[in-house]
Amino acid sequence: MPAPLRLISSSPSSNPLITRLCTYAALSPEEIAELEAAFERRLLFKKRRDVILEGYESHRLHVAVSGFAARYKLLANGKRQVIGIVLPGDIIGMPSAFFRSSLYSVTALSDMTAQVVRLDAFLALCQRIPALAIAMLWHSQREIATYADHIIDVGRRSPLERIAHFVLEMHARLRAAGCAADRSFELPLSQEIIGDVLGLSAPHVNRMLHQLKAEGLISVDRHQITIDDLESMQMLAQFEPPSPLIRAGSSY
Amino acid sequence: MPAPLRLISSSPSSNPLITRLCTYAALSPEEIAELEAAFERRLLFKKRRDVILEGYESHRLHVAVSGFAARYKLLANGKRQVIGIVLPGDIIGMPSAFFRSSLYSVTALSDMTAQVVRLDAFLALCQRIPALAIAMLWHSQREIATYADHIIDVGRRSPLERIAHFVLEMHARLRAAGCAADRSFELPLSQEIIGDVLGLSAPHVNRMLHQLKAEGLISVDRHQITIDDLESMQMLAQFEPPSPLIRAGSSY
DNA sequence: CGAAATTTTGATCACGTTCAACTTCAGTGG
DNA sequence: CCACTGAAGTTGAACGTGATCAAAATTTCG
Repeated sequence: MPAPLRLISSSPSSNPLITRLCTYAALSPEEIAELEAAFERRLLFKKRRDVILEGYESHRLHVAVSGFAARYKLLANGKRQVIGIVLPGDIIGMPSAFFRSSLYSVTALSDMTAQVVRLDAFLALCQRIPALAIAMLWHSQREIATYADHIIDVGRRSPLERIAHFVLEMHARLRAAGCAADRSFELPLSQEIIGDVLGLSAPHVNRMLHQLKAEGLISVDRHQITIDDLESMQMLAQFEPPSPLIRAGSSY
Repeated sequence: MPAPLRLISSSPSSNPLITRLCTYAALSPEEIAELEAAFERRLLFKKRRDVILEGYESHRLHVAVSGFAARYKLLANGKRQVIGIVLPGDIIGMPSAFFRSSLYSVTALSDMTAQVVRLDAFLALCQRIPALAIAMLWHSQREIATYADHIIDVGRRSPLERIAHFVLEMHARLRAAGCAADRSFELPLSQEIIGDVLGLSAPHVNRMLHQLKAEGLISVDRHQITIDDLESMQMLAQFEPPSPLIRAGSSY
């Protein structure tokens, strides 16, 4: 079992969501303290445990602190589509917690820890701290952009391009979360899960992964991925590193 | 050319976004007035005109008032993926306006009108009116759920299911915007565009559309679509009508 | 060490793309 | 008002891709 991911750099908070929100809007130390206090407890989810089940009510926000999870939906024909991979700093119950019943399920792909806050308590805080509400709005925009890229991936990229794009996206997001090195990172996902992310069959994921290796673009050892030829990968995947958000209050 | 869509029901505002935000959080008449005043002018975009171009800066929010648009991205291989269809009440520059440069392009699919507000002015309002910020947060969650459904569509549904799901989704959203009748609505999209939404080729969209007609599920006249067998359509598409959002302040 | 999950490999085949031609429709200018 | 032009819809044939299924090899974990 992989060692749990940890934040590397020093941060304004031990809660990776708070760290991230601070990059979106200016939060005072008191506001940060108040926000930290709102989180109730830290939970541990074992690998393969469901964190959220579609159809059930759960009006809590779980913030992933370490580990991986997948947000997914099961279809009647037995197929499964993964909506997205949840990484440290991501909000697990987004968007499900905002709806009467959960829209999608979330399952832990590795052991993972999460911090929890009730949605109503969190929204009350947003009400009192405008900067928090605005930071969350920004956070949502990032999320939307991630989803949009996923649509492009699945809709119009070739299987090889999809895999390349997925690897680069995971790397970029993990790096932003302080959980990846310059050109290598740990990705404990089965090929079956990757297939369900990208709308491919597991055997085909296997083949495409081998092709990327054969062409010298990446190498894989255990679940440690190294990007050997970043430029070719970006070219192949048409990958654009995430554009910076405008900063609230900056002049533009 | 189709008559422009108009809101049918009486609304708290002539701006369909404001109408929608009022369903997400309680806004006082004064706050609504203030919000309305923030919008600068009303623009007309002719069919086939680009509203936003990928890569360019545009830190304004355009709210669609009438007409249709498509948010899309062009890939190097010449393919195009439509991220989503913009309907009245939708925010055109979302998420692009929040980034340094636009992530995607938006083009008008019919003549359309839009109201404009500068992002900084809008965010300043969010700062002063917490309920507005929270309403926008809720709006974002809906958007995320829409994107998620799109991922499922393209990733794991058969072409026939995709089309059926798309038709039902357009109907539901148009209906929520007051732009559709009980079981019929106008959808002025070419089959090529629908293909680019769903990751299919235009000829195949044509075939699947014919199959839906042949099986008596829908009928099409001009660009007027009628859902003849709602139940079978929902069964086929695994369509779930949008779950209600929790109301801010409601007990749960 | 044994059981379960995952990766790998191969063969077959259906599905949906591609490309091209033709038809129909809509919008425009003469 | 009609003729013209470009856009959109329709059809068919051929091809290639990626799914499917199954089995074996390998790894992981209890």
